[in-house]
Amino acid sequence: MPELAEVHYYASRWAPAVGKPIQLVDIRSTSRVFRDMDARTLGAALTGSRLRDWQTHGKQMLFGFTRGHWLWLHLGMTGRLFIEGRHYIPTRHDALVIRTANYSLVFSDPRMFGRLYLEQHPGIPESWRALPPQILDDGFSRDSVNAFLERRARSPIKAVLLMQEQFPGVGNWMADEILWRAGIHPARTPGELTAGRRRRLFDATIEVAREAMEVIAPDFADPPDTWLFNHRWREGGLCPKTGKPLRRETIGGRTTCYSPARQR
DNA sequence: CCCCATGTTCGACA
DNA sequence: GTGTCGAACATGGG
Repeated sequence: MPELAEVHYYASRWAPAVGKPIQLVDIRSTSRVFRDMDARTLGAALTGSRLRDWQTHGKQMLFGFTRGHWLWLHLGMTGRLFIEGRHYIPTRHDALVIRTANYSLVFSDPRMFGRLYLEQHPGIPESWRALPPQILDDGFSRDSVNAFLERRARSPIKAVLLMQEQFPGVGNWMADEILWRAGIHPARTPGELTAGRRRRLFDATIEVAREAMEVIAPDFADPPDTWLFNHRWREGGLCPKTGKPLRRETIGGRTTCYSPARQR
């Protein structure tokens, strides 16, 4: 489910508990989301400490706690975070519930493709600092994108946009939205793109990321019908720009929706 | 019953 | 070594 803006939305669900002492941690240790860690360490690490701050990087989330603990979380395909009252009773797919006096912070993930782990480090973990520049940061430059496109010159551009090491936070719907706005057919390869088209791709990437953050991140609002987003899954969907039929096919291993009339 | 799913990783293969 | 592709992970929804 979650891409850049949705991830930010979910991370922000826990924000009301910042500064509140953690009283109890409930863990469903059989959940596969704990495959990278020993789930039993969570309770001892977090009980008695407080959530200090949180941030996201693409699809990754980092929650900082007092006493130097960092909870690193990835939502996978179906993970989500939400907040409930103190008496919330966990349901089947809730892997983790962190309790404060007034809140229950929940990480739930039915398909269990998500993952989390705990780090102890005085400052932000090195591996977090080593993540590539985010799309909306200054470090995300035309030069870095062009260099990456050069290296991936023969892969379908759809697959290239999904590569997190260069486009952190871009997922299936964002990649389709970017290519649709840039007028580029998803099966084209970077090697085929002129400098002008690569520039349009770069601009569309930043534009989609910025608008997604503005529209979706604050309260999970639906994007307007002028985006491809609301038309992409409907059978017989029409391109909001041309009014012509959209097409769906598997490109780069993923179901891809595009407008043949305007994407070449 | 069948097929599909907003993600990532791993192994096979060129 | 490099790069690409499909399967696998586990569950639910249409």
